[in-house]
Amino acid sequence: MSSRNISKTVIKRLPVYLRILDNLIRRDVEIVSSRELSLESGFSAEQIRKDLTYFGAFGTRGTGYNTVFLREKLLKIIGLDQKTKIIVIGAGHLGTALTRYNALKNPYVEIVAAFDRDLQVIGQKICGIEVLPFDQAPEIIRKHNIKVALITVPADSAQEVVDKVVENGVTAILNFAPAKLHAPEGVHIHNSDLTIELQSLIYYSTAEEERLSRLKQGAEEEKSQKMLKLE
Amino acid sequence: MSSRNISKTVIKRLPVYLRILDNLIRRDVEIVSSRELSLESGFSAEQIRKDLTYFGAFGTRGTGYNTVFLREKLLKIIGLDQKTKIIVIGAGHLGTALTRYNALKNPYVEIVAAFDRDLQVIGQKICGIEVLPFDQAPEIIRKHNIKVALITVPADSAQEVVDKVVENGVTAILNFAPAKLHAPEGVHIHNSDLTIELQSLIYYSTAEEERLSRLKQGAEEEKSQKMLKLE
DNA sequence: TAGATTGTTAATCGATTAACAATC
DNA sequence: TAGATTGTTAATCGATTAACAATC
Repeated sequence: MSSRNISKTVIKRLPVYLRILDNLIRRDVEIVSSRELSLESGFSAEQIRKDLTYFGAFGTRGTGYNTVFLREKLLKIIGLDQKTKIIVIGAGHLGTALTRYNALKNPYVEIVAAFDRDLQVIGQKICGIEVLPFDQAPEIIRKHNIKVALITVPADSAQEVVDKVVENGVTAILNFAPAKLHAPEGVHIHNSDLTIELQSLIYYSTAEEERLSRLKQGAEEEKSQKMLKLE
Repeated sequence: MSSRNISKTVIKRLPVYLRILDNLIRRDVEIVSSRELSLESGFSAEQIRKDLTYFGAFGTRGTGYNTVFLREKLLKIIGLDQKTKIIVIGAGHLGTALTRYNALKNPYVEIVAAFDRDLQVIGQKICGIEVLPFDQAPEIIRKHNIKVALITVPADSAQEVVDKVVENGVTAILNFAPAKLHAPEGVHIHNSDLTIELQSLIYYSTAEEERLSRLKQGAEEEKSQKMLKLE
């Protein structure tokens, strides 16, 4: 693709900077230092400066960053300087929630359509966005040159959906199905997996001592089972 | 907390292993090697073996891992060997979708209640789970000794909600609001931020050449603006 | 015993942090 | 000029990968 590949962890921080700048601009703040951005974001000031310099030198030494200027740069870097057309596949509860949220709150994207296979939901409108039969997805993707799809179908049909949308030109997918999906090189799949998030959170809600005693307890049960067998 | 702190990246992989084991067990597979787990998960076999040895030696050299045995160990490690009681704060579309999903599909958690402030939704039931007024959250949290909360309220009330639930004993929060939340040490906040996911995805959907030309173009515009000012 | 695969230590890689010169 | 803050290089830290002895 390009000379240097910028790491995924850097890219994930850019939208955070953008959101902070949006808030600062709303409060008419004109200049912000990396230290202030650090306080707002939780990332270190050094890291923020380093992240930004991957793309250019946007600040003024001794002063800081102009909020409006840096925001515009970030929009261009991320690719938000023109509205991105996206589609949502799966118009169940989650698909509907995501469609509504983006239609109402996200000024950087335009949801062209939602798709489903369920005749019950086909034909409905979500904030003015029509739910179409999934069969029509290829046509819409090609017509609008859509590159980004949100997938909220059940795990067992997710791969099939990926194959179909990729075949028709989609190159970036945000997957909410709890499944490992495969796609040809050059297609980016990001997973937003609620179950994994929730389970790793439960790990942290369990006190360390309790976890250790559970593991140990299990081991003792096995031991006594083995001894029972031997008897 | 404990002797060694196991990194967050390791913990996030454990639920993936668990899911694969669930699928293997459903297909009556009794033994799995780290290589096979690697193919299913996308993580390297070395990494999988290393992750597991943080908690113990669960495999058999020359053979592999017993699926049922490893699954039971993972359940205990993550803390899923008994149902975790959770609450959902915010019963809008996203909160409803998450409540439904977990009630129907997630056998490891029990949603005790959902909460909202909107009189329109209070009193409704989501898959048998009642939506209660947020004022009652402290009482329910204490009564059921709830440690885990999912927060799907708007960004501007999220911090207030965090303060209230933490005050009453919650130690782990999965936050869906697009906001940086603060909590005392020992309280874990995981963020599931759709906007950040979607924006970083849009970055990857934009071709590298296009991004560079946009940035460059911006720079030229500025230059010509400066020149206009000088004229 | 031979073949296979784990568990573990050492080597490598990448990301974060520290330090500081450049410069407003 | 003095004070401040960026941009960038070097040092550190942590995570991944490679290698291999242990052992089924």
